Amino acid sequence: MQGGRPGVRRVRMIDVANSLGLSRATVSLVMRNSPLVSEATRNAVLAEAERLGYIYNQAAANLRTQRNDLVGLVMPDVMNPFVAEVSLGVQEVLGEVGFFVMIANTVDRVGLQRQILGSLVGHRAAGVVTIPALTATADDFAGLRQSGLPTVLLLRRIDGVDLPFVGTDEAAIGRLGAEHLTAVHGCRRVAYFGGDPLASPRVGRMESFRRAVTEAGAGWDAAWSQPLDATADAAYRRAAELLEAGPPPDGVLCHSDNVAYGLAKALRLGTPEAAPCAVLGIDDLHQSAMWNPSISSIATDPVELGRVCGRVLLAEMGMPAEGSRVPPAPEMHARASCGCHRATRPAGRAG
Amino acid sequence: MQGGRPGVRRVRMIDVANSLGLSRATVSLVMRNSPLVSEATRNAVLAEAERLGYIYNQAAANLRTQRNDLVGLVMPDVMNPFVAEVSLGVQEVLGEVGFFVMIANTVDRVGLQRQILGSLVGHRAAGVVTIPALTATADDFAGLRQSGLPTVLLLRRIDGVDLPFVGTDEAAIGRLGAEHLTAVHGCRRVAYFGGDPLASPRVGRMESFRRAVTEAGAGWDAAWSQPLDATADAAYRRAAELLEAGPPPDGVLCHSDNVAYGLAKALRLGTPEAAPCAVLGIDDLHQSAMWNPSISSIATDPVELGRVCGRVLLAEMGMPAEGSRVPPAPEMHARASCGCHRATRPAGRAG
DNA sequence: CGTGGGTGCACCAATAGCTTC
DNA sequence: TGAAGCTATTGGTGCACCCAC
Repeated sequence: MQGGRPGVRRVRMIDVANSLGLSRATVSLVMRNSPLVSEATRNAVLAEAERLGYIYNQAAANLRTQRNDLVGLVMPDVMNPFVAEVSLGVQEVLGEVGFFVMIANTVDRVGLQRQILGSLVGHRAAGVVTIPALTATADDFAGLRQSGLPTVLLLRRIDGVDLPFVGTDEAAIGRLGAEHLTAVHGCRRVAYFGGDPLASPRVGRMESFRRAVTEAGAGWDAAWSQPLDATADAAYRRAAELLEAGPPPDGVLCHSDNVAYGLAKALRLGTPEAAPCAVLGIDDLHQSAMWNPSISSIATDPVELGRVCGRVLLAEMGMPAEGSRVPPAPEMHARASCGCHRATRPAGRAG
Repeated sequence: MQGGRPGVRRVRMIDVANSLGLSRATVSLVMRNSPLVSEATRNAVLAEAERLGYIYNQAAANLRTQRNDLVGLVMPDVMNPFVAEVSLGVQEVLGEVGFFVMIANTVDRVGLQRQILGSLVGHRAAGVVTIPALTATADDFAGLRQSGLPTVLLLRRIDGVDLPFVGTDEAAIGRLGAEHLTAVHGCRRVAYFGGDPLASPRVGRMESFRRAVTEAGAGWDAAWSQPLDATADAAYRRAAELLEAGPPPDGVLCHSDNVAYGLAKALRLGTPEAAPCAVLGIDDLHQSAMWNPSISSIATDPVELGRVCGRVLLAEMGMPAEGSRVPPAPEMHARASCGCHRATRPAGRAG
C-alpha cells in the first residue's frame, strides 16, 4: 500500500452534481452512457465534469458492482519469447469481450508468485491465467482455489491441483521429434537435451520421445539427457563440456530453441568442422529461421495456444466462449540444423 | 466491466467480527497487523477468518485510504527482450518498496494505449511507466497529465510532452558505433540500417552516427539507411533486396540486434562467401554472443535502465529514491560480426 | 427523466473501558 | 484517587451503483 498523492483535492461525482443542481444518480447515469438521460443534461454534465477535472473512479464502481475487468497473467519469465507470444493470444480473446489483461512477472520465484496471486485475489480480479513457478506446489494454489477466483493453469502441470489446465501436447512433440530424427535422418543414438527436471513439459516430452526412439531401435544417451537450465548459455557450456569427453549423439531433441542455439554454437554447426549431429529445437521462435544454421524446430502456434487459454478462462468465468478449446497440434518445421536443408541457405519460417 | 461471480455470498469483515462478538475495527486492526491488538484476540480473529473463508478486500481498503500499490508498465512489445529486461529493473526497484508492478501490452496501437492509460487512471494506479506507441502524440498523454498520475516516459520521446523521460544516450551510441567502424575497422562507406522513422531513438542515434562518420571522412550510404521495421525478418528481406542491386557498405550500424541478425543472414556472415561488411547491433541481447557469427553490439544495461526508471518514478511520487537517476552509459561489446574476433570462436557476453 | 436512500467493504480519528502501579 | 498504558469500540468517510418511485 503506497502512493497516496496528497495536495489537490479530488473531484467527486457529487461535486459535479452539486455544481449543476443535479443528483449524483443522474451524473452516474451519464458517466455510464445510460440512455435514461436527456441529451441536454448529458452534455451539461459532461461539460461540467470536464471543467472541474472530474475523473471517474472505476475502483469505487467495482466495489459496488462486485465486478472487475482486470485479468492477471502471472508468468515466470516475460523474457521468454514463446511465453510472450502466448500472452498475445490471451489478450486478444479476453480483450475482445472487454477484459483488461495485465502481466505480472514471478521471475520463477514461488514467494513472489504467492504474493502476486494473493494480491490478485485481494484486488478481486476477474480471473487469472498462470504459468506456475518451477518449484510451486499444490499449496501455493490453495488460496486461489478457496477464493473461487476463476483460474487457468498454463503450460506447467502441478500435481494435486484440480484447476483447468492448458498446455502443449507434450507426447505429440516427443513423438514428432523421435520420428523425424530416426525415420528421416536415421539417427542411431539420441538424447533429450536441457530443461529443468521440475518442469512438467520436460517430463512429458522426454518420456514419449524416449519411448518412440527406443521402439525405432535407436540408443539412448543418458549423459546428454541430464536436466539443465533452459538457457542458451547453460546449454552451450554443458555441451562444450560433454564434447570434451567424447563425440555427441547423432540426433538431439532440445528442450527449447534457446537450448538449441547454445548447442548449435558448441557443435559449431554451420562451420566446416561441425560435428555430425542433427539438432531439433522446440517452440520455433521467430529467430530460429534467421539463425546460422537455421534451426529446425517443433512449433506449436503460441498465439493460438494463448487464445485457447483465454477461451477456457472465459468458460471458467461462466461466459460464452466461441472457438476451439483444444491446444493446437505441434508441427515439424524442418530446416538446416538437422540436415534437412543446406546450412547457408535461408529458410522461411513456415518450414 | 465484467466478471461478477454470483452464487456464494462473500464473507465480509463484519461477519468475522459478529461471529466473535467483536467490532469490525478490531478485525481491521488484526488484518493490518496492527500492534494495537492483543495476541489472544489476534489469533482468535485469524482463526475465525480462516474458518469462515474471509478474504481481505484490498480494493475496498484502497478506496478508503486513497492509496494503491499498483504501478502500470505500459509497453508496445512484450516480445522485445530488451524491453522485457528493462521491466525487470523497474520491478526490482518498485517491488522493494512495496509496489506491485504489472505490464500492459499496447502492441504499438495508440487506441489500445489510450484505453489502457485511461483504465490505469480510472483505477487510481499509483504510477505509470510507459514506452509510448510509435504513432502516439502529445494528445494521448493529456489525460494522464491532467489526472496527476505520476508518470515516466521510457525510451521514446514525444514532442510537446513535459513528463519526465528516461532513455538511453542515443548520441553516445551513435558516436560509439561510428568510432568503432571508422577507427578500428577503417570503414569508408557506412549506413544506419533499420528502425522506424517515428522512433525517437533512431533519429538521435542516426544523427550523431552520421555526423561522427562524416567527420572521420567516411561516406554515407543513403539507400542502406532508409527506415525499416525493426525485425530480423524485415531486415533480412530488405538487405537481400539491396544486395541484388550492388555491394553493401563496408560498415553498418544496425538499429537493434534483431535487425543485425537479419542482416547477418543476408550477408551470409560466417560463411566462406560472406560479404566484407562490418556489422554492429545495438542492445546486446543475451543471444548475440551465441549467434554465428557472434554479433558485435552496443550495450546499455537494460536492467539498470529499468532501475533508473523506477527511481525516477519514485521521485515523481514524492518518495525517497536511493541510487543513480542517470541512465547507464553505452558500451561497445566487440565480437565477430564486425571482424574483431574469428567467426567460429565462441565469445563471452562481456565482450 | 430524474431523484433519494440504501449499499458495497474497509479505514480512520476520537474515545471509552479496563488494568496496574 | 489518579496517571499511564493497553485494548477495543463508535460513528463517520471514501466513491459510485442500484432500486423504487
